[in-house]
Amino acid sequence: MQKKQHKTIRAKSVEKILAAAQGEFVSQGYKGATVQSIADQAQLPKANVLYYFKNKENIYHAVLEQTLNMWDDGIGDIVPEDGPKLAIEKFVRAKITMSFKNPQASKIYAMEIIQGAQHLQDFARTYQRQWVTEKAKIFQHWINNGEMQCVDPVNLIFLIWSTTQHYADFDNQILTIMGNSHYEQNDIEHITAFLTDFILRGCGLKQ
Amino acid sequence: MQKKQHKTIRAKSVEKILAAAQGEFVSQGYKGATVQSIADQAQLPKANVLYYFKNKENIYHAVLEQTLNMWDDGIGDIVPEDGPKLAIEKFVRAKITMSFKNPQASKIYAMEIIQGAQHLQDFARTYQRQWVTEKAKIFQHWINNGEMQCVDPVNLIFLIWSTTQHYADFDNQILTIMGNSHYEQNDIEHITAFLTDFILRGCGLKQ
DNA sequence: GTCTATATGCTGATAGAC
DNA sequence: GTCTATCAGCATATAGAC
Repeated sequence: MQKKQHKTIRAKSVEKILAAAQGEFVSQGYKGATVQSIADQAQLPKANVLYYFKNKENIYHAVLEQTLNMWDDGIGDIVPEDGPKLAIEKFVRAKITMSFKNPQASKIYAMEIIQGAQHLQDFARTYQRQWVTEKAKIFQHWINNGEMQCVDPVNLIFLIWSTTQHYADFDNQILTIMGNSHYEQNDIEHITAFLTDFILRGCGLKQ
Repeated sequence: MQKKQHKTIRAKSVEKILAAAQGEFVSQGYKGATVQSIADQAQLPKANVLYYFKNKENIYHAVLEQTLNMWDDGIGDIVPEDGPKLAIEKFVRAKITMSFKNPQASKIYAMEIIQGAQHLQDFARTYQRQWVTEKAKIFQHWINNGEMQCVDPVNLIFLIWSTTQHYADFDNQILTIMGNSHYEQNDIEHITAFLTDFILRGCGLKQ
């Protein structure tokens, strides 16, 4: 009974800390982020934060792990049975949804890669490499069958990643240019339609 | 005579410091970068670095300014006379060239935007907004004339930015997936061909 | 212009009372 | 589990000799 209550306190605190840490690491960078600031935003004493995570690096690792899990869950799947058109539509939509749902996670991941993936485990890289290889094979199969235009599958995957993530990672720039303070549901649908349309046409799957 | 020599010493030192600082700010972030490390990489005593720039923030501002100037020079131009096909080809090629020539600059800029453009002056944002508005008008004109597919011009510009910069900013990820340690001339040409091809087809300007 | 030595302030982390 | 007080280390920046 008592043990269970302690667990929920812990779970709640951990959740608050991770949410605060995500924002802090994005805006200040790893070194610039302070435990004090994370604690303030989580509305907990600094000592409690260090009680739960022991040190700053552990907090960052937890944030990163959370981000990778989200990437994994939200990535959508590309399966041969769908055929190229449906598969690409699903994939683009899944990536966009993920980007707009949690732009912070996308940013954390982007900064980690840009800075040289110093905190990323080898298995994360290996996993991604295998994922791309596997999905590229499916695209190649569709190309060989004449179901879609002959475009390099690996670069196609990169193009979908870059275009969809861009709206999360560079939201500041994009919103400034669009003259808005935040994305409306309207914007999201318009962007989804634009990207789906453009990419399908690029793959020779439309008009 | 003496004054001129002092100038060249200064110019050389400043150049070395900025080159070193660019790498340091990318890999360590603004806060994580240390003046000592910048000095070491520039092969100058720390005190000299602070003699030339007074403080760390000034170094960062100089790096940022250098980056913005490069962006401005290398951005290529989109002019009505070229017509959509040539204009897009030129623009994509210019952006890719810039990305592969100085990926560090692209990364610095990307991190600055991702983190909320805290160090960026207002004029930089205004300038970009005007640039996009102006170029979007040219695209719109071509669309109205039936010279290209009806695609949203602003999002088209975002798509070209994101896809071309991606190879510089995420080079770590991409090279890991491709199984290389660095880009070969071959890779660059292949990527250029892929992107030009795909984007032209997306705009209804090919096949 | 160059370089050494140092002051100052901040941050991560811990000790220990409650 | 919670929280206060504090230590140790590091980085910026400056002072001042050469």
